[in-house]
Amino acid sequence: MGQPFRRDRARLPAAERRKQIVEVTSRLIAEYGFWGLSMQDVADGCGLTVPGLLHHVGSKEGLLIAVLDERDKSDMSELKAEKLQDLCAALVRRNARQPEIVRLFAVLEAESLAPDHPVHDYFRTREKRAIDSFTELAGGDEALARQVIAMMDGLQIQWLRNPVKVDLVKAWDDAADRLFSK
Amino acid sequence: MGQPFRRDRARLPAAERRKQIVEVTSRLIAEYGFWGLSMQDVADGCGLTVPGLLHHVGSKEGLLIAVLDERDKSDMSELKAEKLQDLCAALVRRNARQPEIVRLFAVLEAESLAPDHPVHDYFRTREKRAIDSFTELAGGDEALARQVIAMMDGLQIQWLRNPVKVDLVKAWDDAADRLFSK
DNA sequence: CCTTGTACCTAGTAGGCACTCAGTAAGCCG
DNA sequence: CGGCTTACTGAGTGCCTACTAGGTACAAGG
Repeated sequence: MGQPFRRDRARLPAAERRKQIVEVTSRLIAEYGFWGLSMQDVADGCGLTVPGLLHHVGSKEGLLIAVLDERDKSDMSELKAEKLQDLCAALVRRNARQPEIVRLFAVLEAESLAPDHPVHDYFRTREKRAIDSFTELAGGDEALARQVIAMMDGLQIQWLRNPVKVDLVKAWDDAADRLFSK
Repeated sequence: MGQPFRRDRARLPAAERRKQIVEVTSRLIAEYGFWGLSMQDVADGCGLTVPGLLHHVGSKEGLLIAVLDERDKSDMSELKAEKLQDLCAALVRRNARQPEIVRLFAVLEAESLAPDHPVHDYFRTREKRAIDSFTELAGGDEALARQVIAMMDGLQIQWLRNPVKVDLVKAWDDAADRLFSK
């Protein structure tokens, strides 16, 4: 009984499928936020049915966590520097090449300000980690660390809204001149 | 036929009801974003049915526009200053007293980065207006204007995420010292 | 060849979504 | 009192939501 089972879809190994799912989801969250994200759209984007998608991530929240985990993993080992100024310069230059991911984080960062958003805590600890390491590189000046992060976040938003007019790297280098001039 | 018509709800004049709707909607958008906002929740928050709500705003998008219009109106005439530094100080001090509204704009600003978000254009022109007037006050230094706005936006996010630890006014005054030191 | 694991399916559930229609009653003007 | 406007209602439409139950077919290992 029931319709014949469809066999025209690709059957991928779990790791590969997961990677695809993360990629598609990132794009959609950047577009609609987590509350506006629909499992159906993610499934469609992967050429799957919704239950097929749920087989991999378990639930909508599991999907979100998969995305952030993946991102953190690839992030961790990529950036190292000894001077705060150099770290920022590298960070900004990398981000300038990945507008989609920057937008994903910008949207999620704002949305998750609400205390009961599923990744509210994730973003709090993420910020704390960033502040701590920046403060250390700034010789203990936490105020400067916070200003640097605020400036990067703010310029990124302006860049995302107007990529033609705003050159992220140049805008940051200008800002860094002022911030680090002393 | 049908249930007896309920007469236990307040019947408000349109202007008053509209004001209430805007207030409730602002709070909910700050919490869930526009894509996560539901007409049902807004109606509940006002003690109305959904069609009752639609009678006033027409559609979900009309609701959003009502919110932004209202805000702009009350904003326009409130702030005037001759030096950029003074304007920022006043702005930050007022915002520090309205975390809900600041969060509404933070969420909407990020969400509306997507080009087909219903208020994408609104936020682009809003930013342009801000940049232009800040640039003028900065003696034509647009880079500085952008940095000032970026810093304010960024610090506001940190403050909203951690209102206990971050004192917005103090954080801004520190930042202003550095930005305007020259 | 046969078994086991697993990637993915169809079908269905219970509820939520924005929005429409047609009607009702409250408030104001004469 | 009568008539008009309008704030608001209940009922309903068609579609979308996340998620579940149970089954199917492919692939690898014994």
